[in-house]
Parts: sequence; C-alpha cells; structure tokens
Amino acid sequence: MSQTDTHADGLAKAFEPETVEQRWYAYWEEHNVFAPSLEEGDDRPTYVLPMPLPNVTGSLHMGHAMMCTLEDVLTRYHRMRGYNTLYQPGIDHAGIATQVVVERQLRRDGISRHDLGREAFLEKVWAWKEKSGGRIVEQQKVLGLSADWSRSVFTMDDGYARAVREAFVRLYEEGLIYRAERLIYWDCQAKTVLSNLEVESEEENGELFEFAYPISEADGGGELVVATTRPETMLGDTAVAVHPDDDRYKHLHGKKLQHPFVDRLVPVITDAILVDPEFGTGAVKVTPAHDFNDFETGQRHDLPLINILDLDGKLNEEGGPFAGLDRFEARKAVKKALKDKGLARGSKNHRLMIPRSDRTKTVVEPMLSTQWFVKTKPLAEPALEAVRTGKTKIIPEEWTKTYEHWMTNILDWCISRQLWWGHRIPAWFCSDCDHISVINVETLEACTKCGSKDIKQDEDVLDTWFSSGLWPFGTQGWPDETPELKRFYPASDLETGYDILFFWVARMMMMGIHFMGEPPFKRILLHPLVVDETGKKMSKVLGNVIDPLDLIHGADFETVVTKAMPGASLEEAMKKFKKSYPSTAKMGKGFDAYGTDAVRWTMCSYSTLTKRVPLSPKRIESNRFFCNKIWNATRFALPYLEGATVSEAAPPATTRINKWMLTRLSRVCETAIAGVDAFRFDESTIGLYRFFWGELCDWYLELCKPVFAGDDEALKSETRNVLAFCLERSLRLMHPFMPFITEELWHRLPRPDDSPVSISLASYPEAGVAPRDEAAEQEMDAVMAVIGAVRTVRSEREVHPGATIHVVLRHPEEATRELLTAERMAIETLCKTDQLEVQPSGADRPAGAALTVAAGVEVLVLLKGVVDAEKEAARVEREINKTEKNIAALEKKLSAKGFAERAPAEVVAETKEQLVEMKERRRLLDEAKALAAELA
RNA sequence: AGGCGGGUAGCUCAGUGGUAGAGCGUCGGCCUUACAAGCCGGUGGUCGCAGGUUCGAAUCCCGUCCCGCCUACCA
Repeated sequence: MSQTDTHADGLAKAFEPETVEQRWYAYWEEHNVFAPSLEEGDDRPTYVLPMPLPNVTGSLHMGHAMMCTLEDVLTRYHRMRGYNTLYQPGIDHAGIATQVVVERQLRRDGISRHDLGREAFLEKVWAWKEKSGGRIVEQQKVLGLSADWSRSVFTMDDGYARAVREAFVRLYEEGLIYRAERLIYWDCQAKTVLSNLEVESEEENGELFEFAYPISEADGGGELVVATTRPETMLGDTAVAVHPDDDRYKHLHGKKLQHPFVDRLVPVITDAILVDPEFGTGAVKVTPAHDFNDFETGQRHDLPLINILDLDGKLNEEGGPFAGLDRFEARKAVKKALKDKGLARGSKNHRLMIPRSDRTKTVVEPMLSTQWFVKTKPLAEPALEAVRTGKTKIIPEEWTKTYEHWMTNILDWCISRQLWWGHRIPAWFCSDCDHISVINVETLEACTKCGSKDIKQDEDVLDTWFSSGLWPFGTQGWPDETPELKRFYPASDLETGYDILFFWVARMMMMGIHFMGEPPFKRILLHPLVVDETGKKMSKVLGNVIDPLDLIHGADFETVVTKAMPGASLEEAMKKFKKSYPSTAKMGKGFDAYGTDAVRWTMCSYSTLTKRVPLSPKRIESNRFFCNKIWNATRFALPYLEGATVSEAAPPATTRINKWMLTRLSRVCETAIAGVDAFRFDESTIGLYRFFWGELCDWYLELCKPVFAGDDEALKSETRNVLAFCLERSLRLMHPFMPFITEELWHRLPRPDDSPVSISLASYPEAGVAPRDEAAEQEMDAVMAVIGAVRTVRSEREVHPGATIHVVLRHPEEATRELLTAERMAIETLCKTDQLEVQPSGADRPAGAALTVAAGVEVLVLLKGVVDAEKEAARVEREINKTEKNIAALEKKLSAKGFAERAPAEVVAETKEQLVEMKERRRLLDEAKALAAELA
C-alpha cells in the first residue's frame, strides 16, 4: 500500500536549486541519517570511508568538489545498499601551511613568532583555528556530504595526539625510529627540514660558472678549472674530482689545490661515479655538506664535511670573508672575488632543476643536520605485499606500478620538523646521563633512566603526514580497543587524488599494517586532477581557478575572475579566464546558479580512467538542464499519480509498453550498480541519463499521454502504478549522485507506506527490482524504429508538426502486423497520423507515397501534394548508397578467406542474416525509387 | 634519463577482437497545455603514422612521431 497523496502544489515551473537545496541538509542532520550504528545486534556489513582530511587552512576548491562528490556517492550508495556506513570526517592541523599563514599575519603587525615565544605563538594559532579554521566544513555541507560530523576529528585533538605519541614511542622502541645526522633538505624561510616529498624541482634558467683552482706550489703550480651552478658552495669544497680515465687530468691525481679564500688545501680525487668527463670541464668541485651526490662522494673518499650555512640561509663563519652574507648575495660576491683574483674563467647559460619547498616556494638547501627518521624498508615490505597479494586493490590498476616503484625504492623518512605548530616529539634529553626518554606522556618530570629532573623535551614537532598516516585507526580511539576501532577498522575504501598517493596513502598502508596487523582499506580509489577546460592546472598565475561555490550559487564573471586572479586588472583577468574556459564565451554575464546536484552529477560524469579532468562550465550547465528535466517530468506526472500504489514489489504490468518500461528500469539498475562498484561513475551517470531522459521522458511519458487522456480505466490504473514506480525508483537510483533534488521530489511522489524519513535511507534498486521481458523489449525496439522512420519522413518532407498524415505499414508476417496493430495508439500519437493502416506486403503502392524501411517494415507515408519529387529521389538515393555500402562490406566479410571456416558459427550466421536483411531493404528501396519517380 | 598515461566526430571524452558511440556544438523544422533549460529530424570520424598477428584490429604485438604527468638527475 502507499501514501496516495501527491504534492504537486508549489512545484515551481522550473527547477530552482537554491530553494530546494537549502532545506534538506538541516533535515538530514535533524534526522541523524548520516550516523552509523554501533549497536551490538546490528550485523549489517560495514562500509567505512575515511575522508582525506582537508587542511585547517583550506577552503573548498574544485579538487575538493570532485573528491567529496565521489566519496559521498560511494557513501550514500553503500548506505542505500544496506551497509552500516561511516564517512569519517576530520581536519588536519597542517603544520607548515598553518604556521606560514599565522606568521604572515603576525608579520603584518611587524612581529615574528620569536618575539612572541612558543607558547604565546601557539595560542595565536589556536585562536586563528577557532576563528577561521574549518570554514571548509560549512562548504562541504553545501556539497551535501553525508559524513557523520559528530565523529569529526581534528588531528591536534587530545585523543588523536595520544595516538600519535603512541605510534612514535612504539616505533622508537622497535628500532624503527632513529635519530641521526644526515644530509637533508632545508627550507631557509620556514627554517625547517623537509622530507624529499615536500620538495618540488622545476627547470629554471641558471648559469654554469667556471673558475680555476690554483694547484699548490708544492705540487708544481698551475690550475684546474671547475664548473658550477652554485659558486658560493666552493667555500665548503673539500675535494675536486676528476674521472680516473681522463687523460687531461692524469698528472694531477692526488695533487693538492689551494683554496682561494680560506686556508685549506683541497685534494684532487678520482671518482668514476660522480664525474662525467663530457660535462663542463670534466673536473667537479666536491661539497659534501651541501649536495647529495657530493655527500656520497665524500663518504666514498672519507672527505671532511664543512657546513657553510646558517639555518636562515646566511653564510656562517666557515664562509671566511663572506660570512654573514645571504646565500644569494654570497653567490655574487664569490663570483666577483674570483674575478678580482683572476680566477674566473667565464660562464654560459644553463637550464637546471631548482629544488623548491612546496609550501614556501623558496629554494631549499641540502644541509647536514641531526633529525628523527623512520626506517621505512621494514614497513614498506608488508605494504607492498598487501597490494601484490590483492588484499588491497588499487583502482585504476595502472597506479599499482607507481606504488610498487616508490615503495621499492623508498628512502628513510625524515619526520622531525623545526616548527612550533604540530605534535611535539615525545622525547626528552637528560643532561645528566644523556639518555633519551621516549614515552607517551604530554609532559615528563624526570629522566626515565636516571631519574634526573634536568631533562629537556625535543623542541621539534612531527611531520604532519606522520600524524595523518594514522588516520584510519587514530580516529577510532586507538591505542585503546574501542568498539569503534573494532567495527570501523579496517576501512573499506580510501578515495583520494593520486597526487597524495605517496604522501598519505602509502604511509597509511605502512602504519596501518604495522600497528593493526592488516591493511587499512580493501580498495584504494584514485581520481583525476581537475584542470581548466584547456587542460592546464588551475593556478592564480594563469587566472583559471574556479570556486565551486560560484558554480553552485552563481556569480557574474567579474566576481569570478577577480577571485581567480587577484591583483590583476579586470580586463587581463577576464581575458585569461575566457581563454582557459572557451565554453564560457556564450554564457552571458556569468555562471547561473547551477546548484550542487548539477555540479555533483558533472563531477561523476568524467571517466576516472584519465589523469586529468578538464572542467567544462558548459557541461555543468547542461546537467542543470537535466535536473530541470527530472523536475518537470515529475511535475508532469504528479497530477496523474493520484491514487497510485507504490510498494517494494514492482506493480503488475500487462501491456507491452509497461513491460518494456519495467525491463528498461531493471537494466539501468544493473548499469548504475556496476558503474559504482567498478569506480566508474561515468558509466552509471551516462546510463541513468539516457534511461531517464532518452527512455522514460522521450518515450514512456509521451506514450502515457494518450493513456491518461483515454477512458480505459484498467489501463490507466496499471500505467499510473508503473509510472509512479519507475519515477520513485529513478529518484533512488540517482540519489547518491544528486541528493537534493531527488530528496525533494521523492517526498512529493507516492512511495511505499513504510518508507524511511529520507530517500537516502531507502534501498538502492537492483536488477531484480522489476521483471524483465526481452520480447517486449525487442518488439518495442521495432515499434520505435517505425515511429522514427515516419518522423524522419515528416521532417525531411517538411510536413508541419501540427499536420496529420496517412501512414501505411506493411509486413509479410502476421505476428509483426499484430504487433503494429496492437501498438497503433503509440504509433498514431507519436507520428501524428489521422489514418493508420497495417497490411500484408505485396499490394500495389498508393500513388504519391514516400517509402522507407524500418525494422523490416515497409513504411509508406502518403504525402499527396506536399512531396517534392526531386528531394524524395535524393533521399532514396542516399539510402540506397548507404545500404549498398553495407551490403558490400558484409559480402566482403563473408567471402573473405577463412571467415566461414574460422569465425565462430554464431558470428557467421549473424552476418548472413544481416546480409539478407540488407538485401531486402535494398529491394524495397528500389521500389521507393520507382515511387519517387512516379511523383515527378 | 627512466616510468606511466594519452592521441577516436568541430570540442570534451566513452568504447580491450565481430560492419564506430555519447554530451556539447552545428544545420533544418516546431512555442505539440511537463520542460524553448524543451521537442522532432539531419549533418559529421580512412579511430596519430607505419608495420605485424588474426578469417576479422580503434581494440593485441613491434616500431615511430607528438602531448601530458610522475620519479631521478650533470656538477
């Protein structure tokens, strides 16, 4: 049984996303539809999706929109499929990013964090976090995310902090965390070490500068010319290397060079690994403390390491006369000094890779420093194994290779950072016994070894990715064995952009397996990068950044481009923007309010197989039209649905059209489900789009019209129920993709009596939703083909759409004639005929008729007076050409050597059948040609 | 340098062995009382190039040319 009242009242003539979307989020929260259950007796399978935690500094961008949409689709879909579902939200404290933001604010007031001191500075950061942090959550709600916000975790929460310390302590005790002096990347602006992942290298213009090292007098004098891109590092040189086989320098092996600026003799060494005799002068200055290759060379030759830089990038006392200069000043000064000494030997332009901090964008310096490291090899092994054995699947699969490659060549991970904002390293140094106490407490009173109170905690904090690496279990109460941990670990899927595969996903895999004994998720789903319409990355420089909220709420282009390119002139910004999004050329003054549903649907309609998604505003617009279509289809149907019965079972259907409709519904369920399960939402959305628009609206609704206008009450009742059922199930099918409009319309449609409070708690329709009738499907295909043929003739003959025509259909088989007769109401309505005759083949053709063929049926359209003989002849000629081409292709295929013998029997049979059909068609077209000639 | 991915209709992209598809665009006709944000119809591709395997290749293999991304790196 069902609710019989429908609610067409107040349904606006067009879909207005603003008014619809506003009311439902609060409704969902009020009815708590997003929360999973922890009840003992609840034995539904769980579906857990950890949200890739946005930075506390973040605000919603197109990448989030894509990611959040895909994840919410997964979440809503599984919830509807009967899973106990948790979409775990949270926010990352984002160490460097946040500290940089707050420091920038302080600088505006003329103070540095050091002026404030650590404690006061952290208070400022917390204050900032309370005020401006987490704005993104509100924006995520606009997107409709069905996350359980009551479980949201901030990575600096006490409980999470405890988990972070615990992980550190355990790894330390297991010998997997160690402290050592290593060559690391140093960010001179943020004054912290960076892991190699946080460094981005890009090719830039530079110069290759050559200068001469004088050979010491004791070794006979003369000079050796070296080439360098960083002349200032020569102050830290402890050798010059040449290739052992290089004849030019053989006489210099083992000789000493006099350093021009400091009192140091530098040996000439031979090294076949470092030196490429073809490059530069074939002689390489070696600076082991400031270059990774030189460092290794130094290890091989036991060279001293001389650190010449302070932490802020200025030269230290080792810089001799250049001490105190900034590194870039020093470069100029060293070059000048070399020139003055007559040692400069010229320079040439040179393209080279410059490593920069991905946060501060400053050039990073390789530097020698004592830091904390994670020994990664033992952690990487099982993480590799999990993917190799398929315990965790990476989708799309092609990323598996990338993952393997990285995991196999993984370097130890530097996890300490010289920042203030973050998880303080739980290590205390004892001044009395030198012991390092590593223990999971917030504050420690005394050394755990000797009891001395003279201890000092490590000043550094942990890499943000260390804490986020614990996300799948750190959010569930670990290290305690909570009910949440038991139920929600491991997670089901991890969905994210491929750009953080190493940063985050790989680390979660390592940590999850290590601490929990099994991989943190069953599937890793990686989506593409959202780029502009021409394929370029979104950036402020290019002025092609689009705020997803502007697409949802609407915005004029002036607003949009001002945001996209702050500081640029309006004209310039507009020009760049329009170039980046050609489809906006015809969009008037700005983006309309397309609404969340249209944006979400669009995000889902791109293939996840590619690496980049070129965002097309036009596409979003057309998907809003689709929303409008859904809206109006429902608005049209509602008045006819009074008294309809909708239940969990499909309504009985006796007519071919209704059977056909239910069959198509069943098929689209399969398509939608297969798409989501395979992480191919594009296939789901395309299938649903075609079903709803191309079949339900274009055909079924049109076919319902004569039924509802007629007086066959039994037929009306059956049709009403089928229509109501198909609409209600369509909304459910589309709900994960477009939650708002489906919820709105669902509440207005007849639906089962025991329906839940929200469509998001209704079950997701599956293939068994309705019986399939393949005969009905095939027969309707034929009927639709016939209708299409008549319409084509009408259109090409320029028959006014309002005019009625006389149609004769002929077929040799009784069964087909019965079919056409039975569906005459459909044909008459959709072809606008005033006279429809179904006849056996063979009779004489009426004069003045156009003849065409569809599904083997001769279709005669009587067009006395309106027919242009020439046009008709041309049309027939075109058809004949096409048919003959087909016949030729089929005959060629059939007669090809080996086809009959080697091809599967059914393919041969099918081809023969097609040929027979084509030949019959050809024969009828000849008659059509004769008819056309009669007209003349 | 290595790895990965891509080159299919004017544009953006689906399509992993059986005579090429969608959306948008374009062209023609319609304000047919759900929707002009709409309806009906048409147009449009030798699937980057060259070989090979196969009865049959957009699809599998080899080569080649472009484009993109990632990793590493010449001082």
